[in-house]
Amino acid sequence: MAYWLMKSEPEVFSWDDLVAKGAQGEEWDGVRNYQARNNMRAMKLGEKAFFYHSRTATEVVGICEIIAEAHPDSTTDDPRWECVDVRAVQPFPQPVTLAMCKADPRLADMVLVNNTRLSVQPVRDSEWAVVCELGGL
DNA sequence: GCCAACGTTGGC
DNA sequence: GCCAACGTTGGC
Repeated sequence: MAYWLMKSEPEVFSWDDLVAKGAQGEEWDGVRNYQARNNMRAMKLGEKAFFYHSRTATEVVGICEIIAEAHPDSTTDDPRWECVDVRAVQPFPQPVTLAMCKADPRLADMVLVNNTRLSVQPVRDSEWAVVCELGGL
């Protein structure tokens, strides 16, 4: 079971927007980056991902679940781009900010800290546990 | 809003 | 295949 982290600008699509979609979830479309796409292709049904607010909030706000594996992105005719569907599972009692991640030596190798521009990224098991702890879960 | 980092494109 | 130009992302 792999863990992931997915970024979204809250002005475009926020955690609250995903929560509002309920059990049907939402397509994680719009990714136009090969690395990010490859990560989505590797996602399996039922795997969990952190939902991260980029740019204005820069914090992990909740946990979502993969409810559909990679399929063509409905927002483009370009067959290169695929996306998965996700639904909100659980918000963090306390959001985990980027600053908190940078400050914790256990997260020094986290992709979020080292490759800021990758919007869909893998999270190691140990990192998943640390972020959950920091978030009060 | 600015700018650095990174990815992609296209001319050669 | 190289590399300059350009576009986009995301932290600040």
